[in-house]
Amino acid sequence: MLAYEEEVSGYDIKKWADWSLRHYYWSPSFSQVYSELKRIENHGYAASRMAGGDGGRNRRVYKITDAGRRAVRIWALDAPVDPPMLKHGALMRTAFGHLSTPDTLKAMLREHVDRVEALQHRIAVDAVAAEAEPAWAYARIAMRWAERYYASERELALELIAEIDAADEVFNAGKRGESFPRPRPGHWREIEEQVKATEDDD
Amino acid sequence: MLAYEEEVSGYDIKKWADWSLRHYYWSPSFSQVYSELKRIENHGYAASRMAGGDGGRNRRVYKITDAGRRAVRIWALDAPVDPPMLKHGALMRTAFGHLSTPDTLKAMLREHVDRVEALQHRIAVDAVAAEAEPAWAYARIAMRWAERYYASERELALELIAEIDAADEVFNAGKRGESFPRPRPGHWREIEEQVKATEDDD
DNA sequence: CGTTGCATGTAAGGTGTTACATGATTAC
DNA sequence: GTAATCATGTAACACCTTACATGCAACG
Repeated sequence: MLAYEEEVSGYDIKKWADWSLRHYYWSPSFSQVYSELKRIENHGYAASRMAGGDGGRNRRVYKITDAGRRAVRIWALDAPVDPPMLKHGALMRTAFGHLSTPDTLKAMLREHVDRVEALQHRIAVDAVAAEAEPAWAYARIAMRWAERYYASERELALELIAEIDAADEVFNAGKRGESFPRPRPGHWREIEEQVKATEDDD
Repeated sequence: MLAYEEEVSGYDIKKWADWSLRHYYWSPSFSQVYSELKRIENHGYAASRMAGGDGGRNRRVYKITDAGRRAVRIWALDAPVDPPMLKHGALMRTAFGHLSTPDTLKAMLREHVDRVEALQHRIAVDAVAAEAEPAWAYARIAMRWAERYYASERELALELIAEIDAADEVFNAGKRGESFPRPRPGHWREIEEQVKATEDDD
């Protein structure tokens, strides 16, 4: 973020993250922002000064250094990209749906859909602000990605809701029958064998 | 997982998580599995015993207790669901695309697409094993969700790749013009005002 | 008889949060 | 004047990973 060359404060960075980064990565807490900025400065990647000493607020603003520019270049060009990581609480709850009831599950997923819709609406509005600035061209396509991502998330959740009742019937049919197969130790090997039999590539 | 009523070891749980949970939530490291199981036992939610003492391997298997069943019921029915959290490294890299080059970006995203395709293929194969067991009816719909999620992730990434060049042109056009608007302190307020002007609900 | 998989754990450290503490400025 | 926002930080702790350490069993 400092690589935008602007002098920014910790507060600015947190707001920037809330505005766009949180929709596809994460938004740090204030306390982390402030401690990371200190760490960055100790590494020599940024230099800070107090801005607006008289009249203005007590803001500590950071500016990127040459070493910081070199480091961020290496990050952008050479650093390995971690695979995306998704922690989807609503879906995990669904995966353990047999501990709950179909109605509770569907209500939970409908709430999830509402939240996603709110986020989708929010980023659609925020993305408008990014349209005007050529400097934010890349931030803009990321935000448009997030908008489409929310749309897809919403559709997938709606499909899931429609599948709950059928899953519950299958589950209960299994319980009624006297044999109720459960995960057994060693069944992983069986699955692995099935997988290897199906796979020729990889 | 213990609520499936089967006696399971830490190793079993890790393999179970690798098989399905990791596609929509996360898979813990072995070391965390073992320490969490101890914690769960100390809380009285599970009881362990050594299995296969003579002849077999030294396995510590855990079984859920009544207190554990009560706790997991409360979790399944009443515990608030955290909003899904997505950490998408490839997309963050794209959002800071002006620090890289269009070609580097596109190659990075193509690699991302390859990885997603591999995961999609993998869960499609694994989900087959869940078809047979009525007890896994809910796990199955979660895995099918994940399959569709990967399909959507792939399409979204492909669209992103197609948008890179246009974004780069906009970015460079901004640099050529003498005015290159950057994020300014205080511009968040302006955005908030725009947002409030557009919003009537929320 | 050596590689892979099964199986369990400890120690150290990184990442990130919540709670707490403080105080100035702006808007209504 | 009081509520919201701007603004910065410390302390404690939760969560999770990597590196390390160990040993047995099964497969070819």
